[in-house]
Amino acid sequence: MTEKTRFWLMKSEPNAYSIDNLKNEGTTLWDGIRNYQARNFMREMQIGDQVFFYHSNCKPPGIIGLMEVIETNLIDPTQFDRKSNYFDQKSKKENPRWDCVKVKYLKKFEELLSLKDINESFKESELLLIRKGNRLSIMPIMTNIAMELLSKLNEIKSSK
DNA sequence: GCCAACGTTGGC
DNA sequence: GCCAACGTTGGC
Repeated sequence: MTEKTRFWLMKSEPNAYSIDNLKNEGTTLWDGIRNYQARNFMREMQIGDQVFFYHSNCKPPGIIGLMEVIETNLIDPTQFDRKSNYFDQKSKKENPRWDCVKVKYLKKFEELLSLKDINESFKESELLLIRKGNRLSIMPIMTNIAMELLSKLNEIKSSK
């Protein structure tokens, strides 16, 4: 991890797909994204980018681990799968609408960096996009903010 | 292009 | 279950 490392945050509901699922599988295709803004962020991802894994819609929500982008610009297969929840009738094979990236597991944090912690620590920051009402499931994280998130995690860890 | 109605996300 | 903050759809 260097100063040039690029960071993102991706959300998943742990009862759908959790950090433990990723830990077991090692890698996964981050498919099923059906929001154009989130998709466009995924298109900007590069191999080697680091991604915070955020557990959403659970108690308590927060950042739970870290993963790394290992493949980019992959066609999301679920859009053509009639049995999938993510099937998209309007997407054509010759012009797929949705794509995704492949990520690998890096680590599960010993302590959760909860949304509460994040909101308290980054009250003043306009750069962190995790905010009440922000429903984006994929977002960029400025490098300096990512560093602060990681040091906040160490702070929490050492205070336990 | 406007906008009302509706759907979704996700914290609380 | 409530609701804020969006995004999407479709009539016009």
